[in-house]
Amino acid sequence: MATSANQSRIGVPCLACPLRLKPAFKDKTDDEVRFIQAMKMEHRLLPAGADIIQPGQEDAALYTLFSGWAFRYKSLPDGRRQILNFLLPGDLVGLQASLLSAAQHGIEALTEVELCAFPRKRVWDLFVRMPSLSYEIAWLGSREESLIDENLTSVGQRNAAERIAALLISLHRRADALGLVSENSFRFPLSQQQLADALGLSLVHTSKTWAKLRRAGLFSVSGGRLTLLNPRLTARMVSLFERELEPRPLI
Amino acid sequence: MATSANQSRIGVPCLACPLRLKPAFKDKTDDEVRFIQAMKMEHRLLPAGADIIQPGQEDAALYTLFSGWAFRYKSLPDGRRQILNFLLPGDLVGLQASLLSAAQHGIEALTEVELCAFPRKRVWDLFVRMPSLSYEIAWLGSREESLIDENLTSVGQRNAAERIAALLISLHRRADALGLVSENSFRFPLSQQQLADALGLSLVHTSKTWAKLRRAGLFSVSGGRLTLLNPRLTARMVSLFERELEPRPLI
DNA sequence: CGGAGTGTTGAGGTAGCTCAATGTGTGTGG
DNA sequence: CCACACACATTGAGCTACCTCAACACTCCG
Repeated sequence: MATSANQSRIGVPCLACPLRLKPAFKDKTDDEVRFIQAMKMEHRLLPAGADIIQPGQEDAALYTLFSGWAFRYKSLPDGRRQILNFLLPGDLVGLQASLLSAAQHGIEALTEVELCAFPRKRVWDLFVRMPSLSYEIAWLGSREESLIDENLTSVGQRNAAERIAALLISLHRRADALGLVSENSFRFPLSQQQLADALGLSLVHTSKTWAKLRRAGLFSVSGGRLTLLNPRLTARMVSLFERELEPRPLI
Repeated sequence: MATSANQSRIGVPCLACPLRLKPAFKDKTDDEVRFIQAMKMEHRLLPAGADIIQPGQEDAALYTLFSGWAFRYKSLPDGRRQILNFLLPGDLVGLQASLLSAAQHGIEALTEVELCAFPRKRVWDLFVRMPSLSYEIAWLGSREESLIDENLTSVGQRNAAERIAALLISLHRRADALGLVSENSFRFPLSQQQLADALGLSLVHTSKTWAKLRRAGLFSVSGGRLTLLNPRLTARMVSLFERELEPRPLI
């Protein structure tokens, strides 16, 4: 769970970053990309379950998630844990931790992950020298907050089935924007316990509700992949107003 | 509820801003304050219940809350509503809304409020010309996210009594940092319905749990003010690890 | 083969829900 | 001055969504 098996290696140069080509991301000028590349400290590879940022850590770096999934969480002293949000490729990892003096949360790799690491100290530098990038960092921070707002609303107002549906829809749309969905099917690496911690439900009730929705034909799971059998219906369950997924910055 | 009774008037010049003198806020250079003052569009006075930002609004300005309380919320189509967080003097209002293309939430005045309004279009300007301020805006965004993380953890993991205690402690500490607390007593303008919407509980259960904690001697209410009778005990109920409240930027 | 991690299911308890009645303070119009 | 409406708080009664405890199955791995 806590092993920090960081295996440094040379990553792809940012100018040739395959992530950057996806339509989910806004274009950057060559200047901006060169700045990002110069700022990049290392390319880290971590196994599933590794701690990316520890709660209370004071020297956390800033990362961009290059591949894999991760999640932010907060624990109470008695062991209860809330998963705050999930991180998918292209998301900033540890912005809050790198701006505030100490991390108020933990971040853990959900699958094997690749991270582009930027030294904490150079974030200030970026704000001074690259206003366009600093604006986009603030934008990405606001976008993350917006996702957490959605989760809080789910946990505070929706029942178990609605919460599951809302989470699936949200993950489906985010994965889709990254081109990770084919025929409504995408990799789904969450354990039931992690699901429960994200939904604010007990493990048992999560499992039962999950099974019920599966039997009701909402989705199917096989080989670590999840298929939404009727995305429209699922979306209607949580009465989403469909928000545009506009291209976002990639730092 | 929705009347926009904005009565423009000359506010205090930012250089002489009384809020800025409080120890809760970091010092700024004269240059920075002058920039903020030049950017300030107007000083708005709104009555309790007024909409500051409407859900979906696309041209929301950025504000600093000068006096009074407000809250951010998100509504579901069937009327359920989640209060995401409360805003106290010195907090940025509408950062998310002014960065993203449309507000994903609403913001409502809880009491009469005074707002320092900054035009949305000049936020970009600020990032270009004032790196120190843009860094601090990002910092304040992260701080707000951290508060929402705490609320999400509360709603997802704590029972009704713990949620109330956590909310009271959090508000008490924030009000205290602003010098708004005397003898553990501070203004408390929330209705039970608003309390319920913030806690993710029904109105009835909120009222019953509230009464139980009051009878148990945790706090008392009179004249719109709330007194924490045993802050230590209350804090222990939610097992907070006491975080420093370091001075924060005031834009 | 044994143990650990994960998922499923049943049984029974309770925290929190809905419905409904009542009280209380405040503003408004006659 | 009273009558009335309205918003807000309180309390009781009964229901259920979700909880905990517990047993069992499956897979992976040493």
